Amino acid sequence: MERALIGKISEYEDKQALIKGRVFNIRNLGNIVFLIVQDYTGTIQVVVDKSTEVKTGDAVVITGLVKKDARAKSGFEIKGEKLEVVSPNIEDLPIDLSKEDINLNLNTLLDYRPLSLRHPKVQAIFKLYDILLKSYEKVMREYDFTEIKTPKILGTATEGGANFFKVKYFEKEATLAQSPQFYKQIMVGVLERVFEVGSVFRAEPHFTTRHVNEYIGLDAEMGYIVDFYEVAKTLNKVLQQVFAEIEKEGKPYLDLYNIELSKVPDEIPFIKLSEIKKIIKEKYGHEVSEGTDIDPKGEELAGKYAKEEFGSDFIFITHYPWSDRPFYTMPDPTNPEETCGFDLLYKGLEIATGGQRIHKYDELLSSMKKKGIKPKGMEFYVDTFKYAIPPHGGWGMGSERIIKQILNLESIKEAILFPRDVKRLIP
RNA sequence: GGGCCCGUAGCGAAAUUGGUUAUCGCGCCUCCCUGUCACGGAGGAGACUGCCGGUUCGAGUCCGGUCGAGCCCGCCA
Repeated sequence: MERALIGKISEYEDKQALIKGRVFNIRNLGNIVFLIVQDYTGTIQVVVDKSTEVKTGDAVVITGLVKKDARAKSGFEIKGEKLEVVSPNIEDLPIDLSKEDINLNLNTLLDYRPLSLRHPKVQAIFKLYDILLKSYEKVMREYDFTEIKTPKILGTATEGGANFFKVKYFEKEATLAQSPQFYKQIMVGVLERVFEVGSVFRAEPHFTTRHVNEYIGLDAEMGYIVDFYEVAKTLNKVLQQVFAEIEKEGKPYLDLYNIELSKVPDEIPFIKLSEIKKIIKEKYGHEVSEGTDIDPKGEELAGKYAKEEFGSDFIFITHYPWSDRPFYTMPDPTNPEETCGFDLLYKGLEIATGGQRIHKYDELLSSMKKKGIKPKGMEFYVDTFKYAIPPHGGWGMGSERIIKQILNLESIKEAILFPRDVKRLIP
């Protein structure tokens, strides 16, 4: 008999079906025993004889008659006739997966990752993540971006600073990519519009609920732009469609978390950094020092302001100080202390950074000089600008941060299968 | 890198100002229960309270060290 998927069990009403899956829970009422069996499409209740030998966690193959039954939660149940344990659980599970909520400390959740991932609510995170990646790639192509994959083992750091990992590379020393920045800019000179979904490595020893040392960046870069607003507005449209796809396909997973998905407005509001700083000081009494980015508390308040003032979970903060941004950032021609760029906040957390880049060779060189960056080792990048790179810009977006914010997860690490942080290299 | 908290059965937690046999829930084992769905009921096993040292008649509780974990700041996506 062919395998019947639990998610499509209604198609087998009043017929024999063969299901394969894991025993999620057992409810033994004496003369009647209910098994909750889980496969990758869902769960189903199976009624079995009290003499059946089976334990929670066993991988089983069951055949039986599928009946419509209002007494079962999904409306269907299987009268189990034959049950084979194809792979038994040889040890009691160290964590309890049979309850609606998994309720573990983060440390336990991650230490037992191979098992905690089996819980439906944990799985839901990664089903949504799958939808996010799929729709991002789909929507970007609709906007004529070409998907590229750039190297992650690099000869030079892309973002400056000291926050890159060093690795041995034969006789040389290499660094792990902090971003695809150089390569996507180079590719603007080739394909005009490119995007990448790829690993980003950051060697910062951070201890927060929103940082990890390896994450998946959703990058994009586009040529012949008029200004950075064109980039931001493209990102706005992309997100709107991505969220529409998540709404459409992710309903069952969002429901597990009782989440009403945020609406991405047609026009996410823009506000200058200097302005939002004034507002959060006057409105919420939170002061941030001059000439720098707002702190996490300030971001939270900026998110609150966006919600109260514009009814939006999203807000673009623009014109960050040039001193805070990387050397390739385009300074504002009307005020070179500020930059032509933005951060995108979602529910008070930065999920993307973007803006216009410097595209003229000599401006790039002088910018590097001002930042004290030597072109040595990055000639392949710098020299490209001798050969007419069009005005361009793009963004980098944190995919896991989006999922964290959608589901209101406590930590970004919950949105990563096997997260890497300062202390965690295993599993 | 700076700061703040926390380590108690497999898991999640409790334990008055230091005081007798370390408590509860889940899970596990045994038994009862034909409609449960966080099933229910009865009973049981399971902890040298992270580790080392100190103070004290007495330490899960106080002190020092050590190992482990979490969070905040910085930095960023």
